Amino acid sequence: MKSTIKDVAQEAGVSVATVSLVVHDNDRISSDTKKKVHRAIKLLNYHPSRSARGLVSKKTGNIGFILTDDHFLRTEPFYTRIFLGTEFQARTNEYYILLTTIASDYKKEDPLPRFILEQNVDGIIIAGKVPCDLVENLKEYNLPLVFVDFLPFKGQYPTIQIDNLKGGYIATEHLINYGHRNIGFIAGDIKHPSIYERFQGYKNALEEIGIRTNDKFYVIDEDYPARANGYEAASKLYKRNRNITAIFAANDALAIGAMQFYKDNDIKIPDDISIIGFDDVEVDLLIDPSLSTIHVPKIELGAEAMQLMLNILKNNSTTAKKILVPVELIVRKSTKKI
Amino acid sequence: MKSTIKDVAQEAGVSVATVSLVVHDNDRISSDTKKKVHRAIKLLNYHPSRSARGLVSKKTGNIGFILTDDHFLRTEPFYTRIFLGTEFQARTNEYYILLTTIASDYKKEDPLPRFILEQNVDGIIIAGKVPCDLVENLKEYNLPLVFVDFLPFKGQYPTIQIDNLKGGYIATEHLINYGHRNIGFIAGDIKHPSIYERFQGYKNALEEIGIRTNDKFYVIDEDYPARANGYEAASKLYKRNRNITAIFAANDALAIGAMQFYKDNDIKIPDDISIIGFDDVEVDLLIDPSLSTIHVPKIELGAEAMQLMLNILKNNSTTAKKILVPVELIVRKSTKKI
DNA sequence: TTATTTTAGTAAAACGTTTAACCTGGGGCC
DNA sequence: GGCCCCAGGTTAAACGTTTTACTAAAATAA
Repeated sequence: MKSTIKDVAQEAGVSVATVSLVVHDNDRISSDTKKKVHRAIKLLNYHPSRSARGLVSKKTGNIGFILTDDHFLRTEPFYTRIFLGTEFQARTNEYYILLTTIASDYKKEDPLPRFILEQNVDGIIIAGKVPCDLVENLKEYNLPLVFVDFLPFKGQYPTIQIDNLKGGYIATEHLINYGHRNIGFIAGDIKHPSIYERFQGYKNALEEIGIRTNDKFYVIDEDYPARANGYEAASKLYKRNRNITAIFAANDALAIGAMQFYKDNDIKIPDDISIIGFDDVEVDLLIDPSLSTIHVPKIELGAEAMQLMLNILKNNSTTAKKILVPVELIVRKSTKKI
Repeated sequence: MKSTIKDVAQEAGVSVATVSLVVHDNDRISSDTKKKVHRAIKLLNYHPSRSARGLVSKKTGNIGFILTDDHFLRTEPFYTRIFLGTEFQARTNEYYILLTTIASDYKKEDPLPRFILEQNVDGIIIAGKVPCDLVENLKEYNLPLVFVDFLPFKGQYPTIQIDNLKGGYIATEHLINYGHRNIGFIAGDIKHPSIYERFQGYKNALEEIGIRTNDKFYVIDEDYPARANGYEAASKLYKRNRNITAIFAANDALAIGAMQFYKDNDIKIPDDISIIGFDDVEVDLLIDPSLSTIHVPKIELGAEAMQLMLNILKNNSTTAKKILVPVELIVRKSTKKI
């Protein structure tokens, strides 16, 4: 059944060392011998044992994937799709992904994920915002780290990020092009770097045409970027400012919540108010009217992260590369010219 | 940094064998010695190496999770949620999940997932319908298998399943209770066992009140359970039969597609036609009107599967247990009394 | 007291690889 | 012919555990 390197060696009439060298395509072995060995490998359906390999080479062939539990449980498949991309890219490169979550209030004294303690990963991909303490604790294991959709404030790390600034800009620009001038902005945690960048993009676009905004135009103190908060934010904004004709929501969930508020208050979308989101999660097409948004290529984001990890692993380089993946304006039915 | 069993042995002044026995809480070791060793373990932050362990014990601490690639890429987070449940349950029991997909047209001669060939898993959880050939090929590795939301036609296997029959029944019953008598049914692949059971539940409920259905009442030859097919199915059904006042769709995606068809043809939901889905995927609340459906506890489904796997692994039992998880009627706005 | 059993622990082999160091038998060069 | 080199391997140690068989000391029985 399960054949070992010894069986192969015997079958091919060579030493186990030779088999190992053949498996790693070492050029010290003649092509004749290689052929012989390969035949034996095929015949016996030999596959090297991960454990044995890992034990001696210190390489596990696993990559850890960490995100906080609230990101993990989010109903919109955002980080899940990133994970999918990572997993796919890993698989085609003969790696496995070990996924785990950590508490979103992870503290210095909390234990690290088990796969780190057990030396069971060759590198770690971190998706979304995670507590600094985690990154701190990770340091002493000096495993290669790659961040996706987040970059810790201190320290230099390779990262794959959404072009949030551009996204915020083109979302706002789209509204401007549609004739809107009183454009509101709603967000959850503005301290989240990605969200802050989207906000900057929004401000940049407006300033470019000479509009200065103030807090009558935005609600950025919602504590969570979910639908209920979008509803609440829209409500607050409505009380503060009745002149707004368009809303840029920092993500789709907020946008959808806001839409619900307008529906409940008989404000027509997009006739009375235009609304644009950010992320392009799977559901945007389903809601009525369908939501204009900024498309984020989530699977690619994950795949890129894994690719970056592979490069680091291969070259042993630790360049703190920052890769920005482009976003795209998707115009649907929730925005309208005035 | 990374301390080994030797370091611990030295620190505690015992042999490595003793440390190993302490780690496994063997009662041949006195509690005094255990204390000493535990102190050393804490002090050195010792965690046994997975690889070394796996090499000798033949246990990897990994569980494989297999699904077909089209299930994996489905936009509704159905199997993803099942995976989440599995992963969570695995983690709290010190296991890792290795996820992989296979082609939905997997053939006998195709290679098995790498983690099987490399002996890198202790058991396998299979989610959703997979080709028989895969199951056949898996046999010779005789790893424990657990199926979720599917059971191969031949062979006896432990499985966690949705109570589809009951679900189909209560969905239909709900429509009957609302006064409907001409109730349609639409489905994708009726050969999928789960779908077939839902269909049976539908028929049972109707027969119980003396209604015999015929193919003027259902479209069950759509090849895929996606929204576009729901649209198409509703269209076909509309052409065949104008008396229908309610539809039971075999899953939510089909239901949503059907709703789109009715909207496009100015048929009001739920005034002109009631519609109920199955699965309760995350988006059901967002669509307008919100979709009545049968709730399937997806995370629990995955967690149960892992739990079953853990029991099998612990007891070395291979009882082909079948666990049915209950479903629940969720009444929202898409169904109405007539 | 001596023989036997029990307790508490240890020594060492084994698991399946990788890899550094070591061989060996020609061929080329002077 | 003697020497060195090189191509093409092989030997054996090492990786960090688990586990079987063994042992020394203590407890018990005769």
